[in-house]
Amino acid sequence: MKGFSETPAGPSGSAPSTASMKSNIKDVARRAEVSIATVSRVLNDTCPVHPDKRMRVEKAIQELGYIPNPAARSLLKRETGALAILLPVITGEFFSEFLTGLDTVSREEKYFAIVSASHREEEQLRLAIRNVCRRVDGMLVMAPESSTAGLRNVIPSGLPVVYVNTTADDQLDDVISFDNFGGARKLVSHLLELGHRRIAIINGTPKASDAIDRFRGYRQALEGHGVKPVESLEIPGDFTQEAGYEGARALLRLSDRPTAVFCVNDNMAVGALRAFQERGVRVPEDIALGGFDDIPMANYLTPSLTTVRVPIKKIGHMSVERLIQKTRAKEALQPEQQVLPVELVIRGSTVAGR
Amino acid sequence: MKGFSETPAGPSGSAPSTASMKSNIKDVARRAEVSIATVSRVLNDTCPVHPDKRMRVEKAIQELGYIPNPAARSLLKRETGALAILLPVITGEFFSEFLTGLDTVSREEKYFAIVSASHREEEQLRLAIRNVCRRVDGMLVMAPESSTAGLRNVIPSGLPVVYVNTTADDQLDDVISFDNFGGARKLVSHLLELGHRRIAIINGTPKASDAIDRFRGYRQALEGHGVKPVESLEIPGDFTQEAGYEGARALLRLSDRPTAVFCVNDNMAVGALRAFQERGVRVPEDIALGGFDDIPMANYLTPSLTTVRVPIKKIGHMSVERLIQKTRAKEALQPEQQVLPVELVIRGSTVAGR
DNA sequence: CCGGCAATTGAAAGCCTTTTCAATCTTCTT
DNA sequence: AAGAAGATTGAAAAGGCTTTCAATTGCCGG
Repeated sequence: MKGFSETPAGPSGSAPSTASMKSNIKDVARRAEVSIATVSRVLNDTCPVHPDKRMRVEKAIQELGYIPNPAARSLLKRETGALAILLPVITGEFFSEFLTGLDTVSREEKYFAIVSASHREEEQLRLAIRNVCRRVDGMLVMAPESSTAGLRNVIPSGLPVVYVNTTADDQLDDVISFDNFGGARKLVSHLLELGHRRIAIINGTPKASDAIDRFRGYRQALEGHGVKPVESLEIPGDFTQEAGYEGARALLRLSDRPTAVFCVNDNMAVGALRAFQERGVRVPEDIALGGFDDIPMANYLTPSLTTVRVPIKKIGHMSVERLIQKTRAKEALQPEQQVLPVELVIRGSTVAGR
Repeated sequence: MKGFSETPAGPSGSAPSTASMKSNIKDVARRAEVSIATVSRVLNDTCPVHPDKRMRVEKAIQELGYIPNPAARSLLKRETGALAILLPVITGEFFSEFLTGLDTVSREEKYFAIVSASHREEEQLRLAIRNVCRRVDGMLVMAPESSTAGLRNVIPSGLPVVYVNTTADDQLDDVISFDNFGGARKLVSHLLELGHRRIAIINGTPKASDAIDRFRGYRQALEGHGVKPVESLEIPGDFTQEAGYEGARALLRLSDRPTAVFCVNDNMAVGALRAFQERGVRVPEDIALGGFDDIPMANYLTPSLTTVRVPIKKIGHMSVERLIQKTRAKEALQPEQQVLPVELVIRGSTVAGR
């Protein structure tokens, strides 16, 4: 009825066949025959607007396919509606689960997530922070190889940050992590209680605090049972399946093989398991195997993997939630440090028949 | 020399102990005793600037911890430096690998990635597009349940888009996908060649084009070997492990069990495998099992999973690369549709001892 | 010693919104 | 019926940056 012709011209046209991207608030105002202020008011529902004009404005918006320019809006309001998610790595189920937890919440709360990974090196992370900090209202930083105090001077003052799995030197930041030390101790104690005495460890990257804490847990469990640590059983690694594979092969070459191996994360345990299976080493009969994280795959391996369950999806969830809370708060919140408990999950890789 | 009063205090300052976030180009100009235009020129290296002034400006930037406001910049330049990545789901290794491929490239090319998932429903996707389109210079859309033409009216004209795994009704868009039909046909043919005749399928969500194509491939393979499809062997699913698990259990309840099952993705095969193992059904002796995607886990299952390898990381890689190319191009590029080949990977879940 | 060119520079005009601020129009009170 | 409170409205400033545009400076050949 209204008329036939396209978006731009034509008597008061219908909905645009293609969103036009080009129209701005002025175009809308002109078309609705009101001032831009009124359009803005309709858009943001800030003041009462005469129903008549409101309708005209809404119609014009519709017809032009107008979408406000977020850049202009942020410039004025000093907020971007986005959050940065800075991760050391993005590959693998651990991070996938973490992101899953994140995404749900941020979507619900109407924030966009700028996700960026490959920040293992602190220098890279600093760069990423610099590059992204002005684009977001808050940052979620997972930096197991850095410390909160060390990063402090790159964080613009006043920008809300929540750290995940990052070393906290003091009480000045929000940090959410989980009990790496205790989890490792539990797992290694479990191995010890099964009678294992030669227990190897395949470690994470040297500077990663989670790896360090898990290593400490390993050492302490040994000590607690009066077992001397043996350096040749402490294999370096880097959290990847390949490292687990290589580490396991190195262990198999030892004249005096371990009877159990603790991989500092599940990913490496997967690699180790493959190495064992390739060599015909039975798990758990010949060598028991433990991991850390309880990624979904752990339960599907054969044998299924004894590991330490980390509520990683929940951590993703909690950390954005906290971040958004900080972001929306009028004034700075008291920082909180949380260490979530972890749970030993005993499966077939340490106890046959589970 | 200059004076004392500035932001962080302290005699003409060293690097700020904390980035200040507040300073703008005017502050820098004032401190360097030049005009803001000059500061801008130093920042962007657009015109020659006297070395003296350049140094003063750099010093001021340093001292103030100044970082340009991207909102102001985008407002003017009409570009945001960000790309949107819209996915149906973010959970699982398939997407994790895809994102891994993405992330590397976008980082290298200095683009930020706004990642958003949970857009299975087309309505949700449309909303997401509307919300994000003005914030980015291009969009990567993976929408197996939508078609490019159907989405066209939400995409602002001129905004570069690359679709992944999305139905292309015509040749007007850039679409990258892979050979779902052929892959499924190959896999099912493989089963047929092994002598299987009762081959079940656990399907994906009904509207998902990838699931539909794989189903077609399944049907055609059967036909090609003169096998009549049996409806009771066609189980609905939704790509999740749970669906695979339930689907497999349903199949086991059948009086006339299939001798092989094709799960439309690996994730469901993982669930199916668990169901089989719980029931003491041997794979592949009692039932052979095939998947699709070749997620990393597939190779670690026991038995390892026969599946169709999709170069998903590479697709992530390629698709952003193409997107960035489109984004940087002065004028619209000729749209390209690519269908990448897939590869049958035969493992132990169909052939014992592999 | 002068016109002219190149190198530098700053003022000012936008980019697109939101948000005072003040003005206009209604409606209600007394 | 007059004054006041309240509802609507538009003009204009502001937000931080890039980019003309024109002006200034320093230098050349002549």
